[in-house]
Amino acid sequence: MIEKKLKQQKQEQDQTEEKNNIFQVAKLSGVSIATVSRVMSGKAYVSPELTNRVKKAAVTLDYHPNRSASSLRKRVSKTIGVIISDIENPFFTSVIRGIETILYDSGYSLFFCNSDEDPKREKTHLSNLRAEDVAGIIWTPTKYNNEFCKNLVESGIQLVAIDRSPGMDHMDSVTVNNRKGAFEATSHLAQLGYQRIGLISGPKQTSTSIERLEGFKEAMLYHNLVLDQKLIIYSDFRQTGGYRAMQTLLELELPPKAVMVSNNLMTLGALQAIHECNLKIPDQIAIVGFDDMPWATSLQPSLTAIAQPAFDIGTTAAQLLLERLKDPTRSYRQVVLDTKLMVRTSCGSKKNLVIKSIIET
Amino acid sequence: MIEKKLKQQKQEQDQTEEKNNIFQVAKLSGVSIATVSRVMSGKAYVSPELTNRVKKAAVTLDYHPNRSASSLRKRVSKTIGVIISDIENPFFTSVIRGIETILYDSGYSLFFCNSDEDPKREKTHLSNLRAEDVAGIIWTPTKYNNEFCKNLVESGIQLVAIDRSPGMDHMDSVTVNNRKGAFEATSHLAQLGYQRIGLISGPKQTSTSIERLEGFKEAMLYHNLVLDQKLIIYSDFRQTGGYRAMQTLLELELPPKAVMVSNNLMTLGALQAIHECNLKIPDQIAIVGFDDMPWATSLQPSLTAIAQPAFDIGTTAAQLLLERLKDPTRSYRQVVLDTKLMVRTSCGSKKNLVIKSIIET
DNA sequence: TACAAACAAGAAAACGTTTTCTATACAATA
DNA sequence: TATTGTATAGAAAACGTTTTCTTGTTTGTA
Repeated sequence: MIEKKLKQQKQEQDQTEEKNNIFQVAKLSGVSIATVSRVMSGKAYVSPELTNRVKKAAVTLDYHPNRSASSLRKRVSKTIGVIISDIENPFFTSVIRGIETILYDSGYSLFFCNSDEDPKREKTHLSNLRAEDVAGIIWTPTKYNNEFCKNLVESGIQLVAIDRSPGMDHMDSVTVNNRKGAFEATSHLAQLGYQRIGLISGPKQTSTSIERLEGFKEAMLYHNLVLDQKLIIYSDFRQTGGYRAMQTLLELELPPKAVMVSNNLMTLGALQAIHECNLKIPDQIAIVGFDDMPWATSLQPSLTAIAQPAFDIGTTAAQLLLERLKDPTRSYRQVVLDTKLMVRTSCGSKKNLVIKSIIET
Repeated sequence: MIEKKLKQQKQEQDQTEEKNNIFQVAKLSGVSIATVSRVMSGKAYVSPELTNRVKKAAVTLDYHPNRSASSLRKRVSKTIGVIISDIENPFFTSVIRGIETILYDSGYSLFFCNSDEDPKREKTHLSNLRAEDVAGIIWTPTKYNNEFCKNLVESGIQLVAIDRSPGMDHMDSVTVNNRKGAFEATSHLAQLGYQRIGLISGPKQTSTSIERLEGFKEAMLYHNLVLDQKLIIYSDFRQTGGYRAMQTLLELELPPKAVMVSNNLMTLGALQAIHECNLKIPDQIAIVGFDDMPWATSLQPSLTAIAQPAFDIGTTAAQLLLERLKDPTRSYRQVVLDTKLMVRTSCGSKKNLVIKSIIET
């Protein structure tokens, strides 16, 4: 008997402290849940009087519509997924900041994933995001993963590829003119009079890496310089990789007089190797990096580098995605942003070099 | 005619590629949806045979349970929110990586927000995350925001504060022993014989900044060094701030012989200012940074710095949160991690300094 | 042999929304 | 007056899960 009473009491308590859902609001304001929903979303005919009552009740109860239920019913959530291949790379960090800025303004939340350049991890993340019912995904493809992302596209999720070309036309993408950037960096060295120019390249499969390599080769050709395969080292876009690559270059019987490094982290490694050999920059070796970084100006000498519009890549990608969500039939766009050569002191000046070459010869 | 056929074909395709939900799997494997659910979650009696059939069907259809539906039914979402004050700071980047690593392993998704050190933005993010029904939140508090986060705690969301003390006991937190770190860094300089030691400090209100300042002062006292208020500059934890602060120090009639910089970005700025004045490190000025960074070893000379276990802060915070989600009644923990002095060459060696001081006097 | 305990699996309810369907009332038009 | 249209709002269905309830079927034990 007492037990029964207790149970009843408990139930009543549950009722009062029950999470404030749409029923509570409906009850308090004396309307149906449909009306509450209509008031909350604000896109249907509801009389001013009821609107008022509902709004008041919602405030009183501190009611916030459950997003899971909403997503489930609407079959789309106000969230977008972002898959970044290396969160510790400042380049991607700026990209994320760009994305976040735009999404924040338009009321979207951001699911963040780090793929660590691992296609398996990437796939898991993509699956999760799909299960999460995200409205769209912005990602850096680790590989030409055609079948899988074709699948995704067909499942109705909008994708925007950033930084790397996904290797398919029917997708929005935001990339950088890597070829042109690499061409400019290499030309800069050539114009300063350097002839034996080395390249620390990224992985052979990654599109950014390939394009930068092409730009390098084109520039060498354009300036009538010898393309010595020994001076091209393929590495992994990571600091230790750049370190080892530079060591390899410096151990050659005829090491390069200048070197272009294909991304920011490898540049750090390369610098480390140069310093360990006690070589003077730019007198003994000139260096130009791909991807400008906050620390570039803090180096001694400051680093000449190709600046990528990382923040803009992020904002552009986010905007592209939002546009597509508004109009899914829109034709696909491949946006290519320009790089900018930031000339500082790590390559020396022409005058410098002329003197140097006189001494050398 | 052909058009009609195409349309029909399309419809058929739609039918086949229809979102694979639990019913599809049930149908294909010839069991009830309950059984499918049981197999997927793996925590109920299902015969090996049916288990097999279901698993096979799930793989065939590439079935992934809908997270919204699951969250709705289970009344708990498998997501946690992360609010970072400055995504472009590599320190926080490592923290995020730590968090992501743990969450990935336990199947949680991560809502990412960037507060940009703006309390208003922070509040908006916190509200959004609550509306999003996240299971918990990991954040870097921008200010002692007591009333609001008290509110949040009461609404049942689990909070873990990182990097900075939130100024309240009833909350899990992961911070770093800033005082000890600053003490060690300063002591390092003192032990090398430096006497006029400057400090580029962070904002006066931030807890990390305050603690590092305290550590600095304690070390000065401990080593019987004069604490000259002119040598303490308060700045903003940003690169340009560090740059200006260092300029201010160098313009003094009696500039410091060594300086400790209270965070990584300001260190970059300080280095820039030093290079612009053509001062030799460490001969003319020694520098020790708070927060070790990838570029520290690439500098010439390499930077001596206090390393913070950024990655560990992330993993610890995530683990703390997961534990609390499992057992919400657990008592609150304040974890304080240790820093580590990474001695490189930017402060010189004792021998060096002795010689230098002989020459100077 | 009887009966409880454990195993197995389907039916159905529940989670909190959004939206379609339906039913009013009332004004405007023919 | 009859009819159409529109504003308003409730009832009910639907979204895709998880879990309780229910019903059998084995297995083990007294």
